[in-house]
Amino acid sequence: MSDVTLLESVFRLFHLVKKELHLQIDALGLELSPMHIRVLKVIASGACRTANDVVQWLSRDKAQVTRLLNSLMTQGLLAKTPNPDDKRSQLLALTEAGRAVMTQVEAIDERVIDKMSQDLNPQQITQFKSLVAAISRGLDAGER
Amino acid sequence: MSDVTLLESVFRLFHLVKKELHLQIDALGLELSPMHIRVLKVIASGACRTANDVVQWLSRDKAQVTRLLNSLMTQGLLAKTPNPDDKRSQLLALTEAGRAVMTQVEAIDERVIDKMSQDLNPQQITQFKSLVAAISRGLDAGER
DNA sequence: CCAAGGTAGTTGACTTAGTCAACCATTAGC
DNA sequence: GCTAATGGTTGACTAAGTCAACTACCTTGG
Repeated sequence: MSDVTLLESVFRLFHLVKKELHLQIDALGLELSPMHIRVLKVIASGACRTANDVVQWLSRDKAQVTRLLNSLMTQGLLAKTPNPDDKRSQLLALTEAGRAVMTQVEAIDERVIDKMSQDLNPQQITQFKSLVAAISRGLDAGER
Repeated sequence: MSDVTLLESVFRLFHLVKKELHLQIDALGLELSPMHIRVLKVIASGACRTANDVVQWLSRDKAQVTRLLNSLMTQGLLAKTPNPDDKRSQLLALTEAGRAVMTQVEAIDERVIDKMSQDLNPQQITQFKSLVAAISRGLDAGER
């Protein structure tokens, strides 16, 4: 466990985070995966109004996003309405049920984040985020 | 992009890391996935002598490990020999080809890690690792 | 104004990652 | 020496992600 590379740290961390997320999700009995939750969140927050927004925001493949949105729709959490600005596209909005689920999702998020940060002070949290941002910058450089 | 939770940062970071890893892997034309590489590494390092060691070390399901090891064997990179201490178990060792691939794997790792750390000074790298450790501690607490 | 190229979204087929349960063979503990 | 635990394998499954092909629409340059 002692000397682990940057790469290994990230793998281990992500695995723990996903596990914790799963725990909290089925503690509340939700039928959602982590990605479904992320999609709900970006729509609820107003950051994404169309499927393409979600694709951009989460940097995911549009095929994947289509399927995530469809399963949220068949679960009755999401509705698509025609986009007046572009007939190829539809506007996304949470249904009443979707908004209800969001309050549970917020509880899950809060618990996971609390657990992640319980050994950190606020300054360390900021520090962590800015280190992540710096690493991401490094990884982005030279692409595209 | 501005205010992102701890949770979101981790998701985004992991996604970037995996993408970079894929890029480097098929830049070298290797037929390996990130998990195969991690398994090769822990065996090459001497940290894991049996399948069960790998299970413990990487915190992965034993079914998954069995399959990873098998595909490394059919690729001729890994050999199993009977474990004299336990007839249920086999000792893992890289073949000649496996050791050859490891030198390429090391190159990949180095490139990815270099890219991740190009905007960081050595102190920040240490800092990041210790923050990851602290977060992991928080997530582990209360389990088991 | 209209053809050509680009964009939004969908679908099919696929790979990788991970999980759960059942099962064998062996080993360890009383 | 029987029972319970352990190491490993297999089957069946879900989640996550990728690539290519395709439809329908939008945009632009001649």
